[in-house]
Amino acid sequence: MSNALLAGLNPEQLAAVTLPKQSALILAGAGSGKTRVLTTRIAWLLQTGQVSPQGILAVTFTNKSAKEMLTRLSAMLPINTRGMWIGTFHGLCNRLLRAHHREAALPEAFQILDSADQLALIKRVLKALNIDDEKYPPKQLQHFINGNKENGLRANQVQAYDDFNRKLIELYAAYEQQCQREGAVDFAELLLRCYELLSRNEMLREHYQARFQHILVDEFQDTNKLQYDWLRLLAGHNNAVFAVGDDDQSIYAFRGARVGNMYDFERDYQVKNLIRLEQNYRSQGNILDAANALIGNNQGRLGKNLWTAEGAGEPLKVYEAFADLDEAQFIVDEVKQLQREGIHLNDIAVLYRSNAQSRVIEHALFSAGLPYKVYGGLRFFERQEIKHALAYLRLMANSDDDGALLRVINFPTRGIGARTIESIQSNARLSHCSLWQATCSGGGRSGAALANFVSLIERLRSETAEMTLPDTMEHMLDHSGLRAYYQAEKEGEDRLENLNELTNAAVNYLAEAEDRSLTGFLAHASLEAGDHQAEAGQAALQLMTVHAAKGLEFHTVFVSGLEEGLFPHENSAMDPSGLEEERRLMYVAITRARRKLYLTLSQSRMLHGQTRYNIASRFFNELPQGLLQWINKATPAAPKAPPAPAWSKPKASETGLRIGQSVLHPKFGAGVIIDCEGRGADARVQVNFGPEGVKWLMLEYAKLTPA
DNA sequence: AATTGTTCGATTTTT
DNA sequence: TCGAACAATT
Repeated sequence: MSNALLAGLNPEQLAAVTLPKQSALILAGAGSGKTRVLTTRIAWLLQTGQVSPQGILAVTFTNKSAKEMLTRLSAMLPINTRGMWIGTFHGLCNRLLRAHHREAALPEAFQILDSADQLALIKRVLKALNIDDEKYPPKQLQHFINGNKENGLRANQVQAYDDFNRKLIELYAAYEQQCQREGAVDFAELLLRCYELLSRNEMLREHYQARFQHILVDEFQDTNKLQYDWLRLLAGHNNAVFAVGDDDQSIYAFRGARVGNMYDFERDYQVKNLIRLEQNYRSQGNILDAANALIGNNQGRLGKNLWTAEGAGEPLKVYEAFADLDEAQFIVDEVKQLQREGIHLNDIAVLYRSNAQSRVIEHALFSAGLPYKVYGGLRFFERQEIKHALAYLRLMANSDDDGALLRVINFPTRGIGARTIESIQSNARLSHCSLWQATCSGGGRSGAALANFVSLIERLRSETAEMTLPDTMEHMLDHSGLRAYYQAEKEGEDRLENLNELTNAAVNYLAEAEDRSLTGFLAHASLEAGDHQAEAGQAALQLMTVHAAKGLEFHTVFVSGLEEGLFPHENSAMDPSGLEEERRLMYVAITRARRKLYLTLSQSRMLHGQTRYNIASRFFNELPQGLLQWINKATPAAPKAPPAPAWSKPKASETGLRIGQSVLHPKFGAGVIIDCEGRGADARVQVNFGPEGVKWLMLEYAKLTPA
């Protein structure tokens, strides 16, 4: 094979890249070179002249991977990537809807609501309808609406099975109406509106079907029903869908992702051969063996077995601490040692199941003076001051945007109080118009203040009409009073800094984007909320949830909090599919490590202000014991004896057992004592048996043995 | 209009 | 436990 593109591919990768035009399912294990296959496939199709750039549609879930694909592609081929449609589902739908906003019944400058904007709009709708938000929590309604949209269902298509449900449907409809009135589109709506546009408009559908000969999809296991149907629609009868994914890494079911789409795909697209990429270029053997063994406990997988040409490497190190503080201290000590061995801090990650676990670890790291970085905070475009600035721009672009108006009508304060705003809202409701229109015609006591606000916005709009985006930004910041506000603010330094950064963002946007309009920038701000906090700066230990770690890799990984109830999480461990997803999550965690993997747990842990005693995660039983090296066998008795007040419960210590003690029961297996009562013949203990539940046992009868 | 108090809730979150 | 979110103060 003389083709330079194909050099260095393994046989399976090569087969995938050079498949003839047909739909294919590529089962790509962790670290198997999936992105490389995807990009090389595109490059190969183009280079061999099988398709022109216009014929390519490549879909990803994140902007990050879309960008990476483009970067790699332009490194492989000297082509301009303009003609190709490479982007996220949402980005591509946005592009389509912008191009055909008329047919989609949307205003030209329709705004995109992010999750927070959506929630705020839902709250407004509830308030307007006088709905008790105790009975109908906005969050729940949001979940309901998004869930239905992701299943392709409009309010009038949802089955009502009880009164509560009927009300939710009614509210869904009211929300939709309000969105339409404001020219606002939420994330799920982008997809659904686009889907409906294509399915109803035969001309458009046929146009795009004829165009996109090759459709490539990344992270296919994360697609929801609507995305699956959207792809089907674009694929039509003639186009080839190249779906790449890993059913074992599906960890977003709670957001509507359906692993089952991978199995359906085989059937619906008559996939002839499923290609497995099982050679792993990331981790050493023991890590992969552990991952393979663990995931083998799941049912109904497509099935695959990761292997490596490298050696087995080190065993997995397991550390069982007495308390969460000790667990954190162990991590600190170990990280310091690793640092001495020359491992870069950036290349070490501490993973946990839930964010709450980070605090203890952060505290220990801070005390030890180890720099660390926690992923998952607010992102750039989600910050308060940025939202305010964007709201001015949104109002300039589309005055029907009630959400934007409410955000800035009295910020910075300009004497328009809550009463005035309420009266505007009720006027708008009565005359079925936007808040902006109601504000324009609003007289009364605050009439002058309102007129000032209206003319401020109108001035901003007309004065910036001919300006470039960055100039518009500066003009708005200076004349809206936003900049002055944060200059006067005591703690406004960072926020001012961010506002300046916003102008930079506009400059950068112009350099890259195709749609250079203000509306284009606003869409960009909603769709790409920015990096999670990219202060690259100095080397720092990486702290994040297992979810956030998907797609990343590190030399050394600590997976912490491996206890029943935490990981697998108690809310998921009940039903089998929930447990399988937890197991996949664990699989993702394990496969992040290249060389060293630590698994840590603690016998006791402070959670929601209470000390909890958990038993070891069942996942330990699913790993080959030969791969595990237990660094210690925790000797709990370290009497942290809390000074017992006179009224305290009888001490189980009379019986040789204490709270926190691990025990074995002939029927229920391993457990931890979490409470005790009575003494002598009446002595009872409460034991947490993890998956077997929590039970009260009479000491006299239960044959408990210390574990 | 900004400060202080009170309540409630608490997996995971690519867009 | 602790923080966000809302209400009730001054």
